[in-house]
Amino acid sequence: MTKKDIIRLLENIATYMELSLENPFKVSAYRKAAQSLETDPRSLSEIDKFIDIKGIGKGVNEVIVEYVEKGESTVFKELQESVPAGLVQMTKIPTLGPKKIAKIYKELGIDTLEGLKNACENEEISALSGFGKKTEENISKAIDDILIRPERYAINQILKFREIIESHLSESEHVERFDVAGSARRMKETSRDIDYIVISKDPQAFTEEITEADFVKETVVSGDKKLSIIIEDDLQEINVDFRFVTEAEYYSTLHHFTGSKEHNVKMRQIAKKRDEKISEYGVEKDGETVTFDSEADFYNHFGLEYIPPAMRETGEETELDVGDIVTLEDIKGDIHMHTVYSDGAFSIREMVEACIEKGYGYIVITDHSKSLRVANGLDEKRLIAQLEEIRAINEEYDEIDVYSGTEMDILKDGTLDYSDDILKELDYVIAAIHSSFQQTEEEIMHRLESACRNPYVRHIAHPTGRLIGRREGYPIDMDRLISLAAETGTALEVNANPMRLDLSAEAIRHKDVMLSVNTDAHHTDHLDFMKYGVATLQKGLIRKDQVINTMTREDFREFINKQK
DNA sequence: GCCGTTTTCGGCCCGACTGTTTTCAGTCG
Repeated sequence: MTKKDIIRLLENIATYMELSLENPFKVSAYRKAAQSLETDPRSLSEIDKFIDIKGIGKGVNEVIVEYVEKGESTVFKELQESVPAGLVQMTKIPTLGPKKIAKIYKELGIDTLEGLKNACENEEISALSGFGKKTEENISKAIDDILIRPERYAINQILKFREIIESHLSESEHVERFDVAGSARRMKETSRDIDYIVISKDPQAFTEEITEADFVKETVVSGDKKLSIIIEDDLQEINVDFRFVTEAEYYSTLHHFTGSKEHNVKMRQIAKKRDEKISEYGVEKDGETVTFDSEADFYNHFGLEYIPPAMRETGEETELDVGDIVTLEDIKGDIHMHTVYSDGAFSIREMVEACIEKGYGYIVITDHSKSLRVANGLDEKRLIAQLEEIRAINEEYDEIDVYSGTEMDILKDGTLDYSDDILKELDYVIAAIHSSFQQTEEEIMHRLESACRNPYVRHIAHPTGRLIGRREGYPIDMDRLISLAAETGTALEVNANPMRLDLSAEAIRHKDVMLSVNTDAHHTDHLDFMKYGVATLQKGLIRKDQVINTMTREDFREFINKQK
């Protein structure tokens, strides 16, 4: 059992209680308790008394203790007996909350999505008091949608949707200014929808214009202050919301709709203690509404430093020294990238020049090793030839240090793809798993341990092998890997490619481990991925001094020349 | 169910919008 299991139990209890029409504050007490556990830096084995955690009192503590000891929960079991699981499915239908679901269940005995769909077609829903034709249509349509549509989209897909919308917004004469908000702005791994804050002199004209665009499938809500549409790209579709605001409100609204919910709740509690009230229109004090010229001003108003969007997740970020947390400006080099030698699209020189553009002081060229044939991995002879070319190119540039490295395969049996005799010639060695993902956790951990213990391996690339929304990655004992990394002086990578973000923010949060954040670029355009990697570090509340590539050019040189 | 520099009861973040009503409940972000 892990902490995650307990968190899931508490969240399930909250959902089931909500559907039993329990006191909403009791429901939210369970959600808060789950959140407190999540935010607590300790692992399950390190927590001896749950009741000492803020947000966990007598009641929730009993539930947790029983669950930890017996592996089951009486409270949850009883809820499951009284609340059909199908009702939980119904909570996914927008506009259907616990009250309406309970009513449908109580009065019509409907407890499945299919049953609900039938009832809509038979006009049984609109016959209920408080429900009308419109509600019935909406429910019916929403059921069709949830059956075909994923609940959340991976950040990679979100970026594609954003390009469509943002190129329209940039060109529209009715848009003075806009910013993306919501989880997309916070660069979450996945998002349910996309939000924009827009200043427009004529929201109605903007609405007419965009709803005519061919990528718009449907208009959901259309008012003076808000527009909600569904857009489509290939076969995928997603909700996009626009909030129309005045210049003065802009940053308050941007902050409000950037969230997260938990962050906003925390900010409002801070405001309340000062007899102030935060809304999307500003901060109300003594009946007057204060507005701001930037989000930094907003935070400063409350005596806080600017908190970057990516960090605004649990609320905990309002309580720590944000200045210690890594930012994009702190990143001085990219130490994992590919060239035409293996499966990259550009030459060493082209990668070097693109990195100079980025202002980096150093980079490491890390092409694939010989066993990764699909990626045209380098055998020893080509590797040495590349090393010589890198040395020569490095001589030509004063503004950047170019190091020779490799992204070497950790083979199935735990041996490494190059011998130590070869590795010692290189400046920087990365090891990674690219094969046999179906092995057991023990076999995978044996491979990772063997790489960590090699004296030349500096870091482990994309340690779990996951692809967001596409594959889980191989089985791994994260606590063990982190302690191995610490013991052997090996860094773990946060791969900045938005399909990977591996390690995840969740995996690194509150962990005292050395990390390395890299784009793994196979194209010069991929060098821009760094911001997603940094966002992941920020969500993990990672300090600058935990990240190898925040080192200055000189420190990195010294680091390279030093034995591991 | 949780919490307390307003401390053992009473409040728990706040406001907008929709669809249903005829003044508002429910839902959402």
